[in-house]
Amino acid sequence: MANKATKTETGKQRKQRTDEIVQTLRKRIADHDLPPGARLQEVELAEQFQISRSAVREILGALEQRGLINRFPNRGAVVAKLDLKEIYEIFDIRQALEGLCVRLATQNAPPQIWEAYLDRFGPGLEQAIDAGDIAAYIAALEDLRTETIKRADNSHAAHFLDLVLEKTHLIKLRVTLLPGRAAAGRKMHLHMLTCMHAGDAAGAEQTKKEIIRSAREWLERYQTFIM
Amino acid sequence: MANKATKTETGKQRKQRTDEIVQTLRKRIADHDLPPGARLQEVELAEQFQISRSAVREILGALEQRGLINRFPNRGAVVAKLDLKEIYEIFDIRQALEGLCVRLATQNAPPQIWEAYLDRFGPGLEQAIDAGDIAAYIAALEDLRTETIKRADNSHAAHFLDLVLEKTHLIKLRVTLLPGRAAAGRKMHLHMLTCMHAGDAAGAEQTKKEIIRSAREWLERYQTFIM
DNA sequence: CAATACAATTTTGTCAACAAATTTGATTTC
DNA sequence: GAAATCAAATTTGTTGACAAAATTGTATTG
Repeated sequence: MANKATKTETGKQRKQRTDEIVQTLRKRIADHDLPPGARLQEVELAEQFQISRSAVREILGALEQRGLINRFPNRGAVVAKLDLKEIYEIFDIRQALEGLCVRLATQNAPPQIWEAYLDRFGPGLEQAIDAGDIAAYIAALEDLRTETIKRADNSHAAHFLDLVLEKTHLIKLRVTLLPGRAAAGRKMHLHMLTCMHAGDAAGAEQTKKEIIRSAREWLERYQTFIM
Repeated sequence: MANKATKTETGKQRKQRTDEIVQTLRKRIADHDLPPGARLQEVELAEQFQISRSAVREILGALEQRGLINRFPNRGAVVAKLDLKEIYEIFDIRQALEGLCVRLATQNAPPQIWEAYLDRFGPGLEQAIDAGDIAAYIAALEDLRTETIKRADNSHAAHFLDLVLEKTHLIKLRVTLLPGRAAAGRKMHLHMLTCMHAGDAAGAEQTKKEIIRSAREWLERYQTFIM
């Protein structure tokens, strides 16, 4: 039945709501709260979010386009699995696109922007990591990445990175949690920030690529443990 | 298990049909057969393709996700406009991703693969271009790009390149048609192919990036004429 | 005549019923 | 008891009617 108790929603409000639900599901899939292979049933989602089935189908279409779910005719939708080949593909994409963003950000932004991050990735973080506070490192990484992508000012790069990063979110966390990885990553990022602060765009890009190549090597080494 | 040879195709056929229509519209938009700003009305498309309105809405959703159209609540869909900033963004993306694909293809494919292309980009093509047969150059370019992307064997890169290349399809053609551009492009591609044939992945990648940077410079120079 | 208000038309958004396909479970047969 | 068969249930796909919003056209008023 139609929800007469609530006020009639305007079109924009409705679109906002579906976008909100798409984001919710994206997060659940990224966190493996909805693990790979999990079924997404239309009526179930409709009841869960109190929306109509057509709205659910629209949402499923968006998730499919993002590559987060697979839909089979007359058989429904399941959360997409990420095989090893795809993961390594994404590492290459990240090397290319995050490298690009680091270079563009270095070229575009005023150098003093990076001073806050030079500080944040300094000795304080080193001690935190040594004390086992990996969360502090992850938060710093996230913030730096967000700032970099913003400063790169390339909407397509931002969008594509969004697509691939959400797919490998858990993998990235697990790699970061590997013994010694955070310490090594912090050091490399500090070097990258030094380049950025000095306006050395090429050096910063190169360093970023090496960081990602390094992360890839850690994954290769601990593959069986992580997957 | 009984219906193995029977028609599971009915559902799939339907999906195939909508995918087919999506591709048709993609091509029309890329060719500016549907120019930027053109309205896409649901009933009109439904009648044109003999499908239901819900199928049309699904298709519009796919085109929206691809960034080819913009949808406004209660106001319909229009073909997205491509402003100059976005075009230059895409040049940067192409540099990163096509460069990546050239490197991966060089690493993956057996070198003799490229001999056919070394031949195709040789003196024969040079004379054709001098004689004004730009179409021959464009066809050779397309084939080489397709082969490269296939050999790179990175589905995400292929997908993202697909997204950006279809957006700038016309622009690319117009740049290629500029006086002298095809001749310069052929020469650079020949050099790139030499690197690829020699297994010099880094050199090939670098050359590809320079090719795209060069194309960008031609666009900058003739901007007012092209746009 | 311009500006506004208002009605008519067009277009998009939503919903529920119906159709088609798949999965599940029980029954039969050898 | 295992395999095949068929019916019931569940689930997705489609349709058409209706609601809501925006656009267009018309008339009214100062």
